[in-house]
Amino acid sequence: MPRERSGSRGDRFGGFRGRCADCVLRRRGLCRGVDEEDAEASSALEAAHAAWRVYDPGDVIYAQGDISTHAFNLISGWVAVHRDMPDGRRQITRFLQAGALFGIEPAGEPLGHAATAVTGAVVCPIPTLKLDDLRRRLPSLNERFIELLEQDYRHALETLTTLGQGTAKERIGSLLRELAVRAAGAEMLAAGAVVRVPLTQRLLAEATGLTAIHVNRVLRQLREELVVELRDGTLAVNDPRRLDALADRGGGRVGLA
Amino acid sequence: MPRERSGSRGDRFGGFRGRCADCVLRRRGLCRGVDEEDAEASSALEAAHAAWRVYDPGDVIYAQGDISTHAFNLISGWVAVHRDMPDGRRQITRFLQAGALFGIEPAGEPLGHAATAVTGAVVCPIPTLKLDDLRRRLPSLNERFIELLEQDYRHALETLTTLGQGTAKERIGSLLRELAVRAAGAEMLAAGAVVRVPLTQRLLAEATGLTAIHVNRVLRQLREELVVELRDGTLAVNDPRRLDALADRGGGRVGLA
DNA sequence: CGAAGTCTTGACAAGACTCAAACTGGGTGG
DNA sequence: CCACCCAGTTTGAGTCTTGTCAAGACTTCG
Repeated sequence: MPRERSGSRGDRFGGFRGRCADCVLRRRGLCRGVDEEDAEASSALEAAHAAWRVYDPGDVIYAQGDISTHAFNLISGWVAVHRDMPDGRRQITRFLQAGALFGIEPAGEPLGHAATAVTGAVVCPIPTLKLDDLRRRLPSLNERFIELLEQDYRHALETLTTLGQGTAKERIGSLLRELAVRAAGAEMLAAGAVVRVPLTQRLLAEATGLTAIHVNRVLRQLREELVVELRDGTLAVNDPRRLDALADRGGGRVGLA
Repeated sequence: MPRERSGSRGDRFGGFRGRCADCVLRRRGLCRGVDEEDAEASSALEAAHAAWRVYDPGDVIYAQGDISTHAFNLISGWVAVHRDMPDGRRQITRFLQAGALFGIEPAGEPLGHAATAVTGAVVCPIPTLKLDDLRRRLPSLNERFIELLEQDYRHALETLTTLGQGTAKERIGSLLRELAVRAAGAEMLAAGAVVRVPLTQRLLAEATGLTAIHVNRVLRQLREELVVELRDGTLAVNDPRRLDALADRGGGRVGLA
């Protein structure tokens, strides 16, 4: 169950109460890059942000089939986006971290996916209808919105390719590399890095389309080969080069070499 | 190699030359639902459509890593959207048919995917920069653009789930059902249908993440079980119910039964 | 006619899943 | 303090799905 906290921790952000000042003032998530060409609309954007919602690990933020009423900026914590099948199988399509915008689908439609808090998480909801209205009045917000959609789409195609073509080792390698890059940056990673990855092997399995048992075996193999080591929610990248090789999905031009 | 045909078949559409009148006048693809609240912008939309390009089977429409310069409305024929890996593996993410808009990524960025004609195909290119400009001037075009992006994203998540969680039979069943529904409509399909599916087993394999040999085995099984029969580019759906069961990915609410 | 691509089948190998069991660490209640 | 339970992790043995290799039939096209 989410708890609303209009400003219970809001003091950190200057004492705004009843609004999520964080993603607006600091231009996080959806609001990043949104300029102020229209002061009236811009303050309407700020006003559209509703009170925070705080979730515990395992809490459902929205379920598949719910009618879309809000989009969400993720303020802190990890969230899993997933699709559930009638027989209980589940595919996690992405792990989100602070700054992500999620829950975007046409207003009034039943959602084709769900979102669940993996760790404790704080999100800032924005009513879909207000968001659509603001997009039409704030061109820079509209562009930012489209940019995020395009990024989501591209990420989905990359993940899809890894699931379709990759071996178990490649799937896990790709996922771990993505998480490490997001946490440490590509440059830091190249020198090796230790990052926090608060995911159980079960979650890794649901994200890679494998069983938790097989994930365990592959992780052991990667550990024995001194590529990466995942223990107690901490990922240590011992051999970035070989991790890159595992995760190589051919981002750029390919096949003409 | 594409051949430009400004109007070589254009007579069918009233003799417009040098422009793709079809998707504009008939409101196909991107242009569907775009109203005429702004006559000047609307005619600019029409003018932005460039000459058709005509492709033969196997022609590359754009390659992975190309810089995005155009988006495309698909006028006729089948097109495969795919991602290529450095070692030659390839994942087809979607088969497109008439009315699809494709090639959408941020202008000036290297594309993260490729598009190849599966059959002979006719496409109508729209320069990305003009499209972006028009989006800002034609609100209804902007909404249509976002709607198409959201549909693409949702489709990618569904495919991703099928690849991650489905057995070989379910993957192939899902794909064939999707193609049958698109060609015949869900109602027609419920009564059984025979539709054109001009795909080789190799292409089905690249779309489902299986080998062509295994696709062959599964198709034989589906034929022997009288579910579907695929021969000579024609798909006959003998048992729509069982095909539905194979393809059930749980679009709506799930898990609370 | 030969060449190339597709479809089909069989035999075998490898990868991934299932089942079963033991081990770990952290909580909970007696 | 200890016994117990729980979720997560680890390992082994066996099975099933899928991939690999090899070969033949068929069609199309030059």
